[in-house]
Amino acid sequence: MPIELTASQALGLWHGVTLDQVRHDERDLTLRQLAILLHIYLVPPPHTVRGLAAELNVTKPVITRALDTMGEMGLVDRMRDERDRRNVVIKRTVGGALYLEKLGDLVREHGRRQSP
Amino acid sequence: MPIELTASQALGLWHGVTLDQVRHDERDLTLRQLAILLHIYLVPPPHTVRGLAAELNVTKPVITRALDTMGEMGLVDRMRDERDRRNVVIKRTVGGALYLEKLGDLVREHGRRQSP
DNA sequence: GGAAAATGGAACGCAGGCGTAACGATGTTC
DNA sequence: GAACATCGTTACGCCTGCGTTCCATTTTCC
Repeated sequence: MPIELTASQALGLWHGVTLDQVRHDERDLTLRQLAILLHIYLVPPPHTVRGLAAELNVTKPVITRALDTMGEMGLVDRMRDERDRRNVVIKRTVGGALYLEKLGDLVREHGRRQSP
Repeated sequence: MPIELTASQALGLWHGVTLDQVRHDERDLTLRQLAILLHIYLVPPPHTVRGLAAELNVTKPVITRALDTMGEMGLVDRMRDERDRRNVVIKRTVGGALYLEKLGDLVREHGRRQSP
């Protein structure tokens, strides 16, 4: 069932979540980094650097650097593909799942606060 | 009436909108810049640099620079407060309203695409 | 009127993301 | 097996946002 939002609800939702994110903001992900993270966790694997770059319409180094940064944060992991060793498969981590779980909760919480 | 979202819907919504934003990405606002913009347009005026800084839990120069950047983009305007000339009042613009209108549409569109 | 406080902005050096262009490693083709 | 293609990464110079600190202007308070 689709979610019907008024214009005011849509922006109010975005406002609330963004505000919370900025206020507490431990990790401070770029919009691109967040998009990559969400893509990795919500779209069925496998994910490769080239695939993500094409999917998000960005250059390859953008993906590499985002994986570097988020890898250090423990949000994501990388492994060489043993079947074609040119490829790198991007792996999910417990930390990443937790991060997105919190984000999801934040969205739901602010959704509940909206009035029509 | 509150909006009830499942965890999957919440993240799916965020994913879709973020992805669209990254893919087309004309202006490429920082998360902080977006939070400031939304705050200016959704919370009743007047807005001052100091007030916004306190509200978002960031330092003053962050607000000043964000207003510089978004001012050049035509999303926001600044005027000296004539009653207390130390203050600067932040003004909305047609460009900013249009930008947020599009963002709202994007959110609503992706909301409609979610399944429970 | 003069000291103190408040406001927004500028200056500084720093950190990190950006796109382009290369590179090494691996796989494919003939 | 030699040439070519593909993949992820690195190197480079650039740009922009960051926090701290300081400053000029304006207001408030005795």
